[in-house]
Amino acid sequence: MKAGLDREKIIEMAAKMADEKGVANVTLKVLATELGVKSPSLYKHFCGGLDELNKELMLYGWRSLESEITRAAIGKAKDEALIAICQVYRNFVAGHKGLFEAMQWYNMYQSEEHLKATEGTVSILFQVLEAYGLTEEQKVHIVRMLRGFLQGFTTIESHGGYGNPTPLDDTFDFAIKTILNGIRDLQGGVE
Amino acid sequence: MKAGLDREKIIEMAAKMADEKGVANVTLKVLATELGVKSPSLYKHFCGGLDELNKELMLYGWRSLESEITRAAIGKAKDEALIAICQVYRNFVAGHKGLFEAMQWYNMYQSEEHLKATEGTVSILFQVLEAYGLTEEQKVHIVRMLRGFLQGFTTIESHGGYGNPTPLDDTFDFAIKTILNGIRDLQGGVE
DNA sequence: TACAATAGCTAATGCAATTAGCCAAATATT
DNA sequence: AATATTTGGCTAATTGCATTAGCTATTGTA
Repeated sequence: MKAGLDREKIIEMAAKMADEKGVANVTLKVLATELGVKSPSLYKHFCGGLDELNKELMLYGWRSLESEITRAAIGKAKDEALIAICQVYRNFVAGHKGLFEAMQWYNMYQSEEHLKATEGTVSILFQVLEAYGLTEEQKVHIVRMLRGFLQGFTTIESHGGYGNPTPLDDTFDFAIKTILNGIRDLQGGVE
Repeated sequence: MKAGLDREKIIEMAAKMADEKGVANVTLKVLATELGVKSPSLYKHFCGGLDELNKELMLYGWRSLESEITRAAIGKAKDEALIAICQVYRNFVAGHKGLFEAMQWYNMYQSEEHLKATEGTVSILFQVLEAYGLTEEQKVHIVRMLRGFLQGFTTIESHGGYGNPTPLDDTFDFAIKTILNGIRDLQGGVE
């Protein structure tokens, strides 16, 4: 009885390992070794085993992202806030490839946990959108489009899926600007 | 010597199973059973084992999508072509959740295979964009934005990650329209 | 018909997850 | 402080799948 582990420490180590070697390579064995313990011992903290660990890793990731996004949005509004949020999202993924992989596993755990995980992040987006005077439905569209783009772009980027030499920063700026224009069009009452 | 298997048949069965039970549940054991064979026999077709099968599954998926997209774009140009492509992409993912999961594993197999996989689909997009009279760089931005959005949106959608009751069709239309507007702005020479 | 390659099989190995059951340290109770 | 209890870790044993080794029958060909 020495190691003094708790769920938090284990998850943090798992996240670190995921970022270093990919979430698929986070085995209980290696994780335990890294923590100076034998793998069966981890079941004392995660009775659900690897599955539960992965689920917690996912939730931990979304919590972290939410917290970074919240901080970034403080004192900003409208376009400035949205741009800041997008950049934080992108940087987060760049800095946490493995953890972000785990975050996407929120498909494995249907419905409940699932929606709860992204809830926080989504609600921040909604709050920021308040300032634009859009209808509820319009806000939903924007949030969904942003989420879709951010998730897809960062996933492809972090896996080196964009081959062209054109700077990705420029594309990211362009895409955000395009979406912001979409918001403006909605405000203008077009259609 | 009875089953008369070949790589194609195996991959097709694997794709079918992936769509039914998730790609993570496509084990060599079950796949073999389904094909009326014992699992070691599969190594006669895929000496690289499960890894190679998954890689081929990914390539197979991208080939299939490319072929559907190509068909959909025939006889169409500009907005009409782009809209058709987006819809096919979305429907493809909806109808092939498991296969699409496998397609995303193109991160596992860095660089070479990687870019080759999506190459076809990407080049179709570029071709369609020819008609708009954009610069190379502008086309790159559009293609990247489209890919990002499509991948993210369909992934989230197919995992039930969009909770709100607002129809997803509307969001999809909105997003595409927004991107098409982005193209128009580029044409207008705005910045 | 004899020969070579092929595609399948069974048996054996390896590795990681998981379970069962033991034990000592920490903590709580009196 | 002394005892009881919980807790967190350990070892040993089990399971399940991937993978490897080596055998065999079929196919197809010289």
